[in-house]
Amino acid sequence: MNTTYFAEIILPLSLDGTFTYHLYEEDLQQIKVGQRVAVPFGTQKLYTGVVHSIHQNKPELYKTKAIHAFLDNEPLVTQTQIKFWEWMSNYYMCSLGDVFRNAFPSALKLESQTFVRLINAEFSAIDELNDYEFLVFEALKLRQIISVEEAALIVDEKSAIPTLKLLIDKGIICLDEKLSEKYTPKIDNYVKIHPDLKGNDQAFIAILDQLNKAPKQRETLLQLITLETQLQGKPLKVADFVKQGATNAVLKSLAEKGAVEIYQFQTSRVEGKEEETSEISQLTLKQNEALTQIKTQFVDKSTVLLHGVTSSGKTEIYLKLMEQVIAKGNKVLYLLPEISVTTQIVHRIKKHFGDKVGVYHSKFNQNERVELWQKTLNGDFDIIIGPRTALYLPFDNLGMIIVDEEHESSYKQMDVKPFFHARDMAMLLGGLMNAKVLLGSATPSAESYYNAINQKYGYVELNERFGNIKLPEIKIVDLKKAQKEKEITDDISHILRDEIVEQLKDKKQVILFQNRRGYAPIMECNTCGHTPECPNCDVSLTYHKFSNQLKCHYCGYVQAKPIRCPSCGSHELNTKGIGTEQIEHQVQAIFPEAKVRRMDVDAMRGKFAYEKLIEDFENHEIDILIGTQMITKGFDFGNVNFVGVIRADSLLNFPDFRAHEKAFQLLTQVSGRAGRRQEQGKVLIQSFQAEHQILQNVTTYSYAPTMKDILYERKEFLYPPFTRLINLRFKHKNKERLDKTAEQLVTLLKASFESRCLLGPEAPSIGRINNLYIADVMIKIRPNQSPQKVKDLIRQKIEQLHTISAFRSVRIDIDVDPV
DNA sequence: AGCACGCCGACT
DNA sequence: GTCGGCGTGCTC
Repeated sequence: MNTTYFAEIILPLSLDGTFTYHLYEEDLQQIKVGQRVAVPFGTQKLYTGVVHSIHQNKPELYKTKAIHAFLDNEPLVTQTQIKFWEWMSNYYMCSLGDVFRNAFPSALKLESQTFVRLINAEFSAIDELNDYEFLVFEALKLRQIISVEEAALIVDEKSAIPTLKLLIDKGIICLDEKLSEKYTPKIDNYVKIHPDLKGNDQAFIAILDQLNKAPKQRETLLQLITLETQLQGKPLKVADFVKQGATNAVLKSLAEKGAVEIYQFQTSRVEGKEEETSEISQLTLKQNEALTQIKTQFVDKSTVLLHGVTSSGKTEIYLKLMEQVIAKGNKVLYLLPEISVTTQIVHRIKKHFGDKVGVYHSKFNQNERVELWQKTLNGDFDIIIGPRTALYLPFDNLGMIIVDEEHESSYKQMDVKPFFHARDMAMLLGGLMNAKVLLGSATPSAESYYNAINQKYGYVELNERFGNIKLPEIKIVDLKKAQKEKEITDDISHILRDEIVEQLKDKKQVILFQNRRGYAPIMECNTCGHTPECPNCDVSLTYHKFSNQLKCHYCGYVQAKPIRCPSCGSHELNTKGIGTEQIEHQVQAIFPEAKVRRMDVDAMRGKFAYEKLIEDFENHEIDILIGTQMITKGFDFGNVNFVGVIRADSLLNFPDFRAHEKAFQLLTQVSGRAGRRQEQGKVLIQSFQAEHQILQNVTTYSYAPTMKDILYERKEFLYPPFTRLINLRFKHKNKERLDKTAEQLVTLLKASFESRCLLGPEAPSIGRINNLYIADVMIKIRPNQSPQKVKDLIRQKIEQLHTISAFRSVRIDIDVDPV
């Protein structure tokens, strides 16, 4: 075989670089960069890869294999994406394969262990199938489900993937997936006076006469008329009417007589409230000014930071900008923090731009992801809305990327490689595609703010709330004082309690914020002080009252709550600290009549839990909502005038250089949930450190002074934005080997860094997770050093470390720009 | 990341 | 006597 052409293929492996396969002459006809291919790898495996490049440099060190099959006629990945992936793998110090695996929908990656399922057993046009397809089809009729691997035994290895692909295209089989969850929209019964009677006095009197012998029905009908007048056209739920004295039986009779109409109404989260129109509402003077400034700044800056107080109407500005970008024939990517993607904002945008809007979110199943990928590739969408992973879609012609709530730490991917920050990658992608990037936040991150005031980004402020509503009045409740004066029940001070009473009296809904889920963080034995810990991780177990269990929030370990102390046998086990679950119980005890609900990861399991909660809240089926951080993201309701923070202390005492920044942002964002539509809202923050500077700054909305302090400290202690950080996280099940390895790498790196720029190795606050010990080494890159050179150096030193086999088994995760 | 190969302990 | 633990090395 004398082939002269070769292809570099990207494979979903955690190995550096691409892999070379040789091409046959006939391959050259169809191969295209960005196309999917099936290639053999190792002794057994078949992988789906993507063509990276084509060349004629024959590798000398190893023998190349041939490509088994081309899976597409046209590329599924654009050249820009490949460039983007390469950038990411270089910047975040992971393999190209890591990026590929994370970026590419797994449904498009047919692999040996993938299963396919027969979906059209009735398929009868047998003669349209080739021999291989027929064989697999027959096998599936017997078995229903087979793996790609098994298919390879039925046909031959090389033909398995192409055959399955053809069958998928014909709609005969599909990739096996658990039945996709179905969301059943909430349907409520509503009642109204029958339309025929409206404005028809004669008919109405006739009905009333008819009801003379049925006083109950007559009474109910008259009551309904009164209620309808009061409600001014708002629909009335049967359930609500029954609460006010009507009965279902009576209503049923009335409906049969044609006096009232009972109708179903899908309480939709899609169709918003009456004030929403399909036109983008006229911008206020301030908004218009901001819009003009943004456009001016974009002339010579590629990134602009829009700093607008909560509820200042940033969304309207986004909408206008989107409209203008689209008018020029470009596309818009709108990034949001994870949870917000499902909320009202999406519906608002859809209202204006209809089906030209694509929504991506992480709870989508694989088929939905593939569909979105393909539609994006076709250019079907003008706007894509999604969380950080939406950056991976195959865009073309992107004109603008909006990163809303830019300060949100959920933009940083922490669980799988690459550990990228969506805000930073948005700017990179923007650069590759010549798109402008708009960062929006009410509380910009220190990094972005610093770049803005130093003219690296444009900076536009919007410091007036929409409709000129005043910012909520924020007050601190001193818990020390409250405890001394016994003005507190459990964790709810009487000031807070009284405020909630007032709000409920006014039929307002209340949001309470507690930064911790679970019932109580830890259990402690009163006799010996023992605290139950996770057997796999170095953390105390969290008590969950609902399930009466102790849980580890890190590895998921669960055990029943012990009756006696496992250490001394005492029965006096007590709980220490507070979580959302406990607050829920306390609040319910104080307000037995109120409808109390909880919003945290435990309560938000399931695909539509969040939507359901929003619906219930909107329909006033919740009086008091207790939530973690989640409630700060895109939770925008008119009927909330008051927000309470149960305990700010845990936020202030985080052992992290970002603690103050995060605390300020979170408290400001939480406060922003109050009084968004009409009147000025109120906020009460309970804390044992009432005098704390950050709390004081929150009450006065002193963003700039807070940032000044924070930036001063960052500069003093060499933290971003004055340095760039790289964290090396070592993991191993043997602590000694772990420590030795980490020490050794530090020794190798020492010569290249000042001592205050090379920290560790140090055990993080949780020193063991899932039976792996952890050690961190932090590197600070000063502005006079080239980050690229530092990264090369780290890579080289790790390679050097790995020449000694004892060090090789210690896993090293590199986190660039950790948060 | 997978996977094969190879070398040591506890089981039919 | 084997099964299977995971340490080590290789994959275009």
